[in-house]
Parts: sequence; C-alpha cells; structure tokens
Amino acid sequence: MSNPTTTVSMRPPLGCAAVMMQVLRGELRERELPFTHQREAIAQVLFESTRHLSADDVAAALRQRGEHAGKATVYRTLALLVELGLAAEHDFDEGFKRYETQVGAAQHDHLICTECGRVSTFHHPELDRILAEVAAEKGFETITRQVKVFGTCSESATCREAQRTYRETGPIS
Amino acid sequence: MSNPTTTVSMRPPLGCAAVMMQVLRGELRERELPFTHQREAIAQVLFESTRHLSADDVAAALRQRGEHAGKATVYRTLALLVELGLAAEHDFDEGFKRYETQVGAAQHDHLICTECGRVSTFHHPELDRILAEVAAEKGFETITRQVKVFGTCSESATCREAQRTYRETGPIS
DNA sequence: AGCGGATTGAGAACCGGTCTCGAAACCGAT
DNA sequence: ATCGGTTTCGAGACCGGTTCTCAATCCGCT
Repeated sequence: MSNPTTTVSMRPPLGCAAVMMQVLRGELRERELPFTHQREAIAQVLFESTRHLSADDVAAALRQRGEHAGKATVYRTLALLVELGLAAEHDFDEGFKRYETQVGAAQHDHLICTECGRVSTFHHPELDRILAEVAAEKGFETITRQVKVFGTCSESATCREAQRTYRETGPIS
Repeated sequence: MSNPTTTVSMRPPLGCAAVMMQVLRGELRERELPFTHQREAIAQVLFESTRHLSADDVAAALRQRGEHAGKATVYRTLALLVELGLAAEHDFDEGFKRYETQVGAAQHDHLICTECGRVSTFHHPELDRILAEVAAEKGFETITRQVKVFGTCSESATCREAQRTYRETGPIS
C-alpha cells in the first residue's frame, strides 16, 4: 500500500480550462488542423465559462477581452469543438443554440425554467441504463441523447407564482 | 358479471382522425374560437397522418387536396393545436419543427436516426417515474419533457453500415 | 524567410418563423 | 336570411440566427 500523502504527479494544478486547452491542441494536431489564434480564443471563452453560452455570448466575451472573431468563425469553431467532443450543443427552445464545455463523457441532462430561463442540470444513473436498454432493444446505436424537462422552477418569487398558476389552470390560462 | 361480448356503445367506429376533429370542435367552441375552414383542413391533415409533419409538409398536403392556407395561418393553427393539447411539437435538429397528433396524454419519446431520418417512438414507464422524481427533488413543476436519442437505426443497409463505421471510428471519421 | 494549403472575415444569402393590416369569414342576434 | 361586430385569413414584408462566398491572411513546416 502506498502512502496516501504521496502523489504520483507533481505537476502544478492546471485548472479545467487549461487541461481542456491541452486536449484541444492535441486533437487538432492529431487531425493536422491548425491551432489558430481564433480557435484558441473561442475555446478559452467556452472552457472558462460554466454557463451555457450562445454564439453571441461568445462573440461578446471575446470583445470584452479585446479579441475579435468573425461571426462565421465563431460558429465554425463551436461546431468543430462539438465534433471533437469538447463541447456540447443545446437547444433550449429559445430560437438559437447554446454551447458548454463537455468534459469527458460526463453526460448530464437539463431542467429548463420557461419562466426565468434558468437551466439546472441533473444526472440520474438509471436514465443511462433505461435509454441504453431501449436502444439495444430496437437495434439502435446511440450517438448522443437529450433529456430536457421544461417547467417552472422555484428559484424566484415570480417563478413560484407561475408554478401556482400553472398547477391551478393547466397549460391554457 | 357482464357478458364479455356485449359492448356498451354501438356507435360506428369514427376513426381516430374523426374523433380528434370532434374534440377540436368542442375545444374551440368552449373557448369561443371560430371553427374555420382553414383550421379544419390543417387539423385534418395532421390528424390523418401518422408521421411527423413540418409546417411545409402540411402546406404541401393541403395543396394536394386542392385546399390552401397562408403560411401564417398554418403556423398559427399548428401553434393553436399544440396549445389545445391536440398536437405535439418536436425538434429533431433539422432546423425546423415537426408536429404530430397528440392523443390524450400518451407521452412517448423518440429515437432519431441521423443517417436516414427515420423517427421511431418508445415509451418506458420508468422514465416518467425518474423524471418526476428528479423534478420533485429540485422543486420543479414539470410542464412537458423531451427525451430524444440520436443515433443510427438498423432499418436499411446504409444505416447498418453507418452503425458499424461509428462503432469503429467514433464521432469523427 | 518562403511555400502550399487551410482558415478567416465582411457581408450577402438563406431560411424558418413572425408580424402587419386590409379583406374576408364566422357566428349569434335580429 | 341578413346584419354587424369580432375574429381570422393571407400576401408579403420583415426578423434573427446561421451558413455561404471568396479574396486576403495565417499556420506549420522546411
């Protein structure tokens, strides 16, 4: 048994964003795709954020850092990150997409408040099992899945109010 | 004990579409909304189809019947049917929405083949339980939910081929 | 530094979907 | 049946997110 206080690696903690950036660099190299300044900057913004960012949010964040990337580049890069498995794309029915860092295969799902727009996440291991079962049963090879629960949260007074109204009157008021 | 061959109702079978149309008529009356020719025609198209129709599909189906309704009317009517709970809206990541008849509260979920576009449905009772649990735990009042599994089906040779390729090479080929 | 090929960016194009507002349809009451 | 007030309808303008275009630029390698 090894001494629990002994660590194998003494590398200084890089932080999640830095690790992700290393991974990105490697993935690009492997595919012989250039690691451009824009790709770095856009990935940086995404990796350092814990929120779900729209393409516009990313562009705004870049501007705030004194960086700049064309609209087309932002979209292209986000699509690339999704392809590489480093980002996940979400559609919360707002009329546009949102993106977030995807660390490994750590699947999680979303609760979306239709009142205030807050998005909270959850992970339920049984979900994975059930969906895998269903797919297997149907001869389906799963690539990805989306589980979204729309409703009203209880974070703010207005949302709690909406909850009450909804419970009383149903979908049409 | 009643004779099992005795039926309570002797009404001739109307067919699902006709029943749905009766329900629509009732819902509109109840809300004092006019039962217009266009609303009838659009609902008819949807109720008689077992597929997931886009707004464009609906317009095309109308044309084929010699009917016609403006784009705005098609969208407005589909939105109305959703509000009334007679239709369900789906987003299969195609860049537009699809609609299908919603009979009662029979929730079901979708497997979407990214190769051929086929959509198959499933219902797993445990899903309802799990999602209700999660919502309750977070103080969330559910309005609706979406469970979508994207992947490749085994219906056609090309899809099975894609399955094999995907299993071997992962998301990027 | 120089080369070949991929990326970038400004803006146009695209495309679902929504909005506008005069014309037409609906429906209950006369 | 018809009248009138109210609602819906429809053609097309409009909107906003996303993709496309293509010349200029950048990347990575020697």
